[in-house]
Amino acid sequence: MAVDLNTAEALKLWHDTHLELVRDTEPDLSARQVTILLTVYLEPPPHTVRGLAAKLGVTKPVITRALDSMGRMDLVNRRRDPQDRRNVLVQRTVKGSLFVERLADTVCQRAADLKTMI
Amino acid sequence: MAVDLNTAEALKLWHDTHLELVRDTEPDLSARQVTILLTVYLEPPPHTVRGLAAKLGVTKPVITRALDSMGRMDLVNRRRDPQDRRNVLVQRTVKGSLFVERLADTVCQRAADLKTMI
DNA sequence: TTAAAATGATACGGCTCCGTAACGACCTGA
DNA sequence: TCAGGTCGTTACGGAGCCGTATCATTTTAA
Repeated sequence: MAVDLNTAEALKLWHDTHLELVRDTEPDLSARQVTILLTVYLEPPPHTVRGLAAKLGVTKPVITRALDSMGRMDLVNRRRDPQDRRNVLVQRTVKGSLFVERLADTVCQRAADLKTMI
Repeated sequence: MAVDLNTAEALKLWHDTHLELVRDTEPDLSARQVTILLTVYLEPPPHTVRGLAAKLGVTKPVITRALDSMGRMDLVNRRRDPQDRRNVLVQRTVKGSLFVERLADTVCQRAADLKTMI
């Protein structure tokens, strides 16, 4: 487990992974959507609209709309917080887990391919 | 120079870098725009609209529009091919080089930070 | 010379997202 | 109880991108 990217490798990894995502995924998520999705799947709950907005440095409607669209894709779920019904808790889904898993595979594979660079 | 990402590291790198891009860049580029930009800056010229469209698996208007918007940001330039005036050659710019350099720094830094994961 | 092919740009209607401002629902504390 | 604060959502006009179809320009080949 070693991570030591030089400039050329970092750019090639970024390029190659993006290329594969553009070619394969339908449709591609925006940078904001990716950030929200991975935050929900990587960091411990609870995840609220307000918390995500603060973390990303964007306004609340941005989060609401991103959750709308990713909810339509079944990548995340929303649920009222029973403790404080003002809050909305963002939850993971099976489809979202698979999507994140596939993304990880793509990044890992492209990183591994860097080894074969001449 | 070693690249060996496991699943958790790959996702954290993808998340952390996207988070920094979302917070810092104004505005963020789409996945297609990133792919086009890095293709132009990483692979040897010439770069044509048709060639980029084929590489990304998208239609030509997608490339034209992406070059329009990135041209407005001074990240790339367009120039007619004097050899075959049907072609348009996509060229690099100073501002684009700086942008790509900064992106590489971000990815490298986030990758280096993975080492400090517990 | 001229018909056909190739290239990139444009037109069009539709969809998504943007930021600001307002809104309803809910909670808290005096 | 109820005024004020906190939540997330919605409304609005504007901007950008989408895919398909078409266009003008240029090259190629018969």
